Amino acid sequence: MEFLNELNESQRKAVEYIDGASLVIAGAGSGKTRVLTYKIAYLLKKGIHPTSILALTFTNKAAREMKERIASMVGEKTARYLWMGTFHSVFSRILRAEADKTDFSKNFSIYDSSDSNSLIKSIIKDLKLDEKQYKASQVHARISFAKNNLITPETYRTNADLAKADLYSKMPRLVDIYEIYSQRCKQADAMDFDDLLLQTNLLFRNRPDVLQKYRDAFSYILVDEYQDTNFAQYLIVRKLSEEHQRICVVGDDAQSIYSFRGANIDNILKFRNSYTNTQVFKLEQNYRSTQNIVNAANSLIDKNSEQIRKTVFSEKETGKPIKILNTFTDLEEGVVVAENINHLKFSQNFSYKEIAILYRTNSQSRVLEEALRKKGIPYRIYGGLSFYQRKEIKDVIAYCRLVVNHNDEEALKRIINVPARGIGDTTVAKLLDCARTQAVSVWDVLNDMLAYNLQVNAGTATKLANFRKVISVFAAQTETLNAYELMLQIVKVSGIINDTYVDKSPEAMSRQENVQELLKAVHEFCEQKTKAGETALLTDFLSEVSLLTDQDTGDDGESEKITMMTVHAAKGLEFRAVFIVGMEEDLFPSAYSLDSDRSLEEERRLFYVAITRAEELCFISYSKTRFRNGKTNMSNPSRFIRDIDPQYLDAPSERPETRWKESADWDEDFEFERKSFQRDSFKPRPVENTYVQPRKNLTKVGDAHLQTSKQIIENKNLPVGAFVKHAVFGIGKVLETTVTDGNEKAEIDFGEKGKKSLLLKFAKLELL
DNA sequence: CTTAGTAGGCTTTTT
DNA sequence: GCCTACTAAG
Repeated sequence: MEFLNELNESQRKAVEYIDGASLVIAGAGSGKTRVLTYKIAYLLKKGIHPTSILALTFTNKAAREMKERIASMVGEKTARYLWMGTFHSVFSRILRAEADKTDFSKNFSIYDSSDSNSLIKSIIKDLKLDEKQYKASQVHARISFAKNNLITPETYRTNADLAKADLYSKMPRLVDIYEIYSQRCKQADAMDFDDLLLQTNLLFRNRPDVLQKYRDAFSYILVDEYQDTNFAQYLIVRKLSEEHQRICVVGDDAQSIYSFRGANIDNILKFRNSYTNTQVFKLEQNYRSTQNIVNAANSLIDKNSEQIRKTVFSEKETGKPIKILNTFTDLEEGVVVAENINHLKFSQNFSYKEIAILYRTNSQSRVLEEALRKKGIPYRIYGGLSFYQRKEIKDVIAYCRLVVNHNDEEALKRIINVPARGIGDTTVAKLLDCARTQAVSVWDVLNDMLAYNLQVNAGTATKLANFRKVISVFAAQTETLNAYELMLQIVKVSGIINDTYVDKSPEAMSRQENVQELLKAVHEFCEQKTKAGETALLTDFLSEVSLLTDQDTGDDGESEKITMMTVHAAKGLEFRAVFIVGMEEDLFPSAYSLDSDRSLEEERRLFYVAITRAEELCFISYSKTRFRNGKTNMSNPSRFIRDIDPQYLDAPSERPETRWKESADWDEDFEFERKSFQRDSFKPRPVENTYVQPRKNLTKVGDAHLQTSKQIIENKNLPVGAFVKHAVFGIGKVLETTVTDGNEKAEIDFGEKGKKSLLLKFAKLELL
């Protein structure tokens, strides 16, 4: 196995140890993924069948990339059969396969957090509790915490500590909400994210035969990012592996940054207690960063008390010290960062795609965007509102969910009046009430409004019946049409698109495009599945789509744009140059983390993650003032900057003009400065080199559309046979043009991407 | 029932 | 500053 020669001593030892439990502590940039992939390849070469290897990751992206790398080593035919994916996707698959042994059907819906929150909100209303006292998101966090720790409503009720905590946080009836929430989820045949782990645990607990089946099936188990596992995940892994002990977990306690999601750093710190005879392997050589960056990061993390001690070192060049940038305002911070980026680009031989700006909170991206745009620096923002969370996408998905699972109440509530069909809040409330009092689903009521004695007038009853009919017609086709064909039907017939056709606003155009994009994704999904000989029904698509995040839709990474994202999102990535912005008290570390040492240490680890993303250059910036939540606040440099050994820093003495002013005229000066920045921002932007990911505020996207629309074809007659270029589909040939309702439509052959029928006023075609 | 407009609330990170 | 939830008018 000559590929083992590509590993260093400790990596190779970690790969070759396959006889028992092992813990691989992998420092930042030490080739963690490499060990994991080589180990799987090693197992395969040793003759272990791919179907008996279970490899769990935290993102779909990580799973996909690892699978690709393994495929290149052992061949696609073998790699295809590996059980590799996120905890959530692997166990949702198992839960569907074993549905007859659970309280759910095999087509259960998956509630995302907004579905959960909306359900919780309605329960709080039903219980006539004060919505300010019981905030849905907080209640959800409590329920999520309980589920992650495998506390069911019944056990919750018997737990005095929890009762005390709830009383203390003024939510004594939390357990009642939790109980009803669980019932309603069951009634709707829906699981939330946490259920996927909880229900798996319940299944394994209640059905030893099922547990045994999977114990036997998975003869080797590997877990990536083990420091981010929560109790539910820990227990699943443990149950599956405790018999044969062939388990390998990989992680870095110094990069544990997801405790807010229930991750428990003790899982990795105490792994050795759970598996006696654990072999520990430490990967300490960092291949990513210069010595300066590694040393600076080490000196920072050294300030944490809870950690597995290790000596991460680099044998790369010494490199440059971390440069500290300080400015007076957050706007200026953006400008300075932009200037430095251009310096790197034009005098230091950096390309934009090698540069990243990292921040603590998504809201910081706004000012930075503005500064970059002014300088004409192309960028791509990751995070924020993901594709699958956009309203129009969620609407289409909700239709699909309801078609597949009629009991999916959140989906039903979402679209029963989308587009407006005269079924208002009052009617919906009546429906819900009726369903609730008779302990049936809303769909049951719709099916027999008379039997359930639904009190609505004849007109409303007809509207409801029509709605039911529409969904039923779709449902009748779930087995005959594939996901794409059915979703196309749904989009066309339901009328979701119609109102956006009429509406010519930029927002509507953007929505239209997003739906097209979704259809395209489904189309690709179907082609892939069909090629692999698997079914491509709507249920198949839905079971995957609910677990996708925008990280997975994220494109090439090849385009010449700088990357902007939160530090959390940057974990696992690397860039030649990294700018960490907003290093100020109350922002980074976040004000929320200050009440406990544990959470403060997590913030420090987060900063550690940020620094260790950098290969060559790292910049840290902070500002004296920052505009936040509609107000300007003064801020002090983050304590974490002082945690870094100054010998690795290049910190200039403060520029006089940015020094904190305490005189009475400070406010005026400040206002002046802000306005002067804002005035500039209204200049036209170089749209062609900036890509703005559609986000919460769609007006910016709209602007971009308006400006690009000059060079594209609008409602003009397009010659048949002409060649055109589309932003997504590429170059195509016009086959036919038609006019419907005054809108010109063209049938265009995009070769490999297939034939598409596009509305010219939306398609942004460029005539070639 | 729908829409538009406004007041009030809230703002960490996300599989 | 943004989003939501409520209110008033069509």
